[in-house]
Amino acid sequence: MPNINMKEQTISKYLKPIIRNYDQNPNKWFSTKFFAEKFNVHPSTVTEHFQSLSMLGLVEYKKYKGIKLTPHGIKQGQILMRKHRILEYFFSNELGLTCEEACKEASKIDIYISEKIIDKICTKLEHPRVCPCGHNIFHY
Amino acid sequence: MPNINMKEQTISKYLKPIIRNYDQNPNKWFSTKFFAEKFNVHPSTVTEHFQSLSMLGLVEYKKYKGIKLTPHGIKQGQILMRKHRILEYFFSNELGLTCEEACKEASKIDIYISEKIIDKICTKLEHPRVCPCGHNIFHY
DNA sequence: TATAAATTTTTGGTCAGACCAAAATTTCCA
DNA sequence: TGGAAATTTTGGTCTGACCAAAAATTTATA
Repeated sequence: MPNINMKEQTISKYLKPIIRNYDQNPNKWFSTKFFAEKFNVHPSTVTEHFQSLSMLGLVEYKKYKGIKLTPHGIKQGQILMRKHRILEYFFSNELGLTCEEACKEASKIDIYISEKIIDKICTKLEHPRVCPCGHNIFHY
Repeated sequence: MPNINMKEQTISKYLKPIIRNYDQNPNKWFSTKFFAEKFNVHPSTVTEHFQSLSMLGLVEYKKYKGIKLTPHGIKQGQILMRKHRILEYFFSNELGLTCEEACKEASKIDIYISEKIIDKICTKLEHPRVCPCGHNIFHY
């Protein structure tokens, strides 16, 4: 049964892959199967999460079709992805990690770090425009 | 019943207050009551956690007396506290946060960030010896 | 275009791990 | 040394992620 109390970790797991290439494909619907395979869980689990994400106003959910970010979901996804990419930039350009390492390390903390810290780092690094792997970094 | 599978978050909750002033008081025993009041949970919950921490080899647990860190617990605590203080230093000295803010922000990510990143930041900051609140930063 | 295959949803569960409450035990100290 | 305070034991609850089978829907194909 769908639960309004999803963990931040679980929410982010869904938001990230959707927002990652959002620029390229803003109108794509994501299927149950897609996430079930990606996360190696049963489809019924994904359906539940879809319903929860929808109740949180983060996605539009159409039965048998899948999910798509709402404006609120886009916003939350962008905030998250910005954190991730600023961290990636910092880890690779300032601390000397490889792209891949930087991404892995960023993933460990991006959902926990505050926007305030990210903004300060961003300013200190003079507002980089792309992360080391070449993806855009959003600036509001 | 005690559970060997404690969450990292729960472990850290106990390790932190003990290691925080470890230098001043290395032989102190910490009581059930102390943590029950600190975390606002029932004493029976704390007893359970004491047993779990003990099974993990992080503390010595004496019934009706309390807990005390083992060498392994000290090591883990120091690793955690080093992460915390390096982050505090970075947030206050490089990003301009107040001591208090720096501590709060560090607490959000210190248990998730890797030692590798902390070591890199530490090198970049030229191995600071004390955090902004004046506590020692361990170097191994 | 009917029907078989693939996908998704519904329903009714399990399980981990933090937590609680009452009763039993132990310790402390007046 | 006996009662109060602290702790432990025992037997629970609850949340949130997850599963499995059956029902419903969509898609593909003959």
